[in-house]
Amino acid sequence: MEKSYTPEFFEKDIYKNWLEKNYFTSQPDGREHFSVVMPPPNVTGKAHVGHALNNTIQDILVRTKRMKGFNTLWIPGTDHAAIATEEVIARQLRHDGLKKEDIGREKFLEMGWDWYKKYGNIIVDQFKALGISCDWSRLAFTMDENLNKAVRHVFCQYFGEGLIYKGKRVVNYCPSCKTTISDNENVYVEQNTFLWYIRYPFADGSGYVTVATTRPETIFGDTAVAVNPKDPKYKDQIGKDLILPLVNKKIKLIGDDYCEMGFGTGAVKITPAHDPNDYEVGLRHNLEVVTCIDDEGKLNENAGQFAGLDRIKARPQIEKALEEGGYLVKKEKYKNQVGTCDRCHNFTEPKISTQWFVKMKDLAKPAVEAVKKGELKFHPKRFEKKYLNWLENIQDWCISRQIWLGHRIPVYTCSNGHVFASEEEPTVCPHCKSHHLEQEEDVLDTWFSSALWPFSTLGYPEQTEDLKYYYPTSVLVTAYDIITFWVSKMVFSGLKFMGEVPFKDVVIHGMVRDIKGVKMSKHLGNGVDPNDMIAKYGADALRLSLVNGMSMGSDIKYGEEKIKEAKIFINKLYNASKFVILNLKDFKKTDLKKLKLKEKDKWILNELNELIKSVDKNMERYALGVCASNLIEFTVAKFCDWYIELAKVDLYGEDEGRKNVTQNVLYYVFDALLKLFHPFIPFVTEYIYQNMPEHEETIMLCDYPKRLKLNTANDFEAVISLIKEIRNARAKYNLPDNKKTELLFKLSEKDQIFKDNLLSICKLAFGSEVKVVENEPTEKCVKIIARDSFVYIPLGQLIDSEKEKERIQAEVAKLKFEIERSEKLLANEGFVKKAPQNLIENEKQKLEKNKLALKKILGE
RNA sequence: GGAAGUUUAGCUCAGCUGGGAGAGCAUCUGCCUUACAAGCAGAGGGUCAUAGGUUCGAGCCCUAUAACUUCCACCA
Repeated sequence: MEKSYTPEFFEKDIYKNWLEKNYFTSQPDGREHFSVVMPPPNVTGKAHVGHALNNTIQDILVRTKRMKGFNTLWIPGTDHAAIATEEVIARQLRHDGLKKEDIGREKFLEMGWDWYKKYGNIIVDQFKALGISCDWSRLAFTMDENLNKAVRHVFCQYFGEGLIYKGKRVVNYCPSCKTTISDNENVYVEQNTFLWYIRYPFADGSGYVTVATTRPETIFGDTAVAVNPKDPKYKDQIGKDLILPLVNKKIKLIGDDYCEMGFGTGAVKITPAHDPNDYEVGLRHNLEVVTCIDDEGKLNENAGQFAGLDRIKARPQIEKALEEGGYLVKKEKYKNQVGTCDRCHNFTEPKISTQWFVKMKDLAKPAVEAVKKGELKFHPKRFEKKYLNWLENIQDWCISRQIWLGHRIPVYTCSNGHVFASEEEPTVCPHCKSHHLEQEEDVLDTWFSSALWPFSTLGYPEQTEDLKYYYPTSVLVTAYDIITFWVSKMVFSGLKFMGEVPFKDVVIHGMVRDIKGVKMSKHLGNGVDPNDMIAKYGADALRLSLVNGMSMGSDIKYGEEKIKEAKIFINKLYNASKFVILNLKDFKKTDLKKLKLKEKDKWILNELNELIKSVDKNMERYALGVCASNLIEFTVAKFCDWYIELAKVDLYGEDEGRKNVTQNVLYYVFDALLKLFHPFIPFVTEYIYQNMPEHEETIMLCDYPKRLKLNTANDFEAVISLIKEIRNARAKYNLPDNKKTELLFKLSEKDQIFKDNLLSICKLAFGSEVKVVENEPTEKCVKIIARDSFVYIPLGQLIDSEKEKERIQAEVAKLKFEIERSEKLLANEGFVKKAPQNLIENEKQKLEKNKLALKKILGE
């Protein structure tokens, strides 16, 4: 083994070996299954820390279950990320001075596929470096042939049931990406802008109505001005004609509740083509829909002299024209929320267009029920609310996107106008046998295919063995930001097409932020690149740093410091392993039940039992952060600080029997510790495990440690606290650790535990030698009272009686305080009546113990 | 406007169904002790945001308040 922890020496080889041995693959068998589908990252992307966190959590769950004997399947995959990829390809073309229309759809798609083939594996390789144990032989892609089949099958079923329809809606449109985006992808950003107050004169010359707007450029699409019908200010004017400034056409003043009384000027301009609310108003009042902004985000011919200008850039000119026409009343500074595109961050436009929709009401209902009935549980539970709230207020799902990459909508129109959907590529119209077929131009929202992920990756629509065995999957791990985007869609799709919920548990984790709590972004350059971190500190350190102390569902503030810390800890574990392995060279493995265990052995075994109990419990509730910190705590504060040090006494001693017992306990505890740690830090545990004297082919298929069925009750804490007291007393006298002193013991027969551990106490408390004395020594000593016994540290001249007095007085004060506290508590009627028995007993014992100690200390 | 979360040591955060406040980092002191100086031993440091309440007992439960964060909706 290397002198210190150097992950770069073994991580790659270990992973290669795991892959070669097919440890990650799974086939249906008679065992209980544990299956997980990986949230597919965008193929366009590079792995970021969020992915690292997400996959680390999944891997911990999967590895634990695998060791516990489940038939474990974890399916990896990637998403085709149509809009992002389309943009990448379009950029390439632009670079060559071309537009996508220049090369045509077919050629464009070819370029897309070339791109996927060339770059699609980058993120997969990055994931592999993390050490995750998914079944790569099943790597799925949302545009794989069988997944395409699933998409078409599902689409046609919806279509056949009349759940899919084409309709006009105001949708969010990104003039830069040139496509419709969903409400979720439309991000509102606060903008400092203005509120323009514009006068709309009545056609009959009887005054005017002033409206306030943040979007003066949409004036060319106005087809009415609305006021509240109850508003006394305008009530009598409703129905009259107004002159639309700059356009000089007549529009009506209408009354509609949408316009709130008392807000702004009390009147609002209505632009049905460019505002969703206005569109609704338009429908109610049968208003004309006039579009004035085109797909490029430019004003169109309806804007007269302003045609061709960018809608935002045209504002000053429009303002000027309004002013010159005497229409502008005033302009005020105003803070406003403006929609931007989640992907390209440009302003989006509400746009009226023809889109395909899925009717959601009936689909959402079972998905709500499933959670309410507890068929599907969120961890932590509070995220249920977010999910339910969204589904209960759901709008129909706009599934069409005006791009080329992705799943093209399988709807065809024949030359005779018959419209039909088809799972297979049709050659003939089923209604009229016409051969002239036109397929829809639009493609499906990428979430349409990822909604089917838990069953499409298992072979759906074929009724495969995999599907029967692994579905429903066991758990889905994802960040809270896509509960509505994705989780909800998988749930209703699973219920609809499989008749069962797609997973039993949804484990939600938070977002990884930078150390100051700011969201990581390319733009700010505050991201932590997991690949760099793996190169620098190893995958195990990255993994451990992400989950240690994490509480599920909350964001984590994260920085390189944390990975450094994790690496330092792993180094500690590594060094402990060196000690263990070095001292197990000549060891004979024996069943612990057959060995004569001493108190210290029982103590560490008992601590191990407690650790296993806690890890089991917390793993069950997905509290991985607690598990990790418990494991670390045990390793450092129990195993290294105490047991290893205690073991040295016996390992380097003369007693061969004791040595053998110690070796066996060391082996047993460390072996269990490695296995408990393996899901968290798989590489280093495998590496160490392979160097252990007795081992199997791989740690990852070993049985997960169970609690040892052995009476491990012990009294060893007494020794530990005595050692601590001696160390403490030494420190008070400023004795450097390298200055060893004699330790004199005046032992009571009752304290066999001290007698049995004299050498351990000597070694750990910086003693030069131990002597058992009958009487209190005559020389000057520091005296320590431990139960019924005394320990003296002869310090001769160093003893300062003032200081010693102080030390004893502090001790007395402490004991008195404790005694008073216990007495008070026990005198409290309420406590004695209502507190649990064991607590009361405990308190009584403590009181007795402290009283005795005080008596001793004062008596001396 | 609606909802959720957070508030515990100088910093980053743990703290399970209520039963004497914890870790890591940082600080101070001492030590190269043959697993580990990426270390060891010791120490200092907290009215658990504030105010009430329930309880024998509250960091934890209830109510209000404040600050911060996030999500949803988008009133021009």
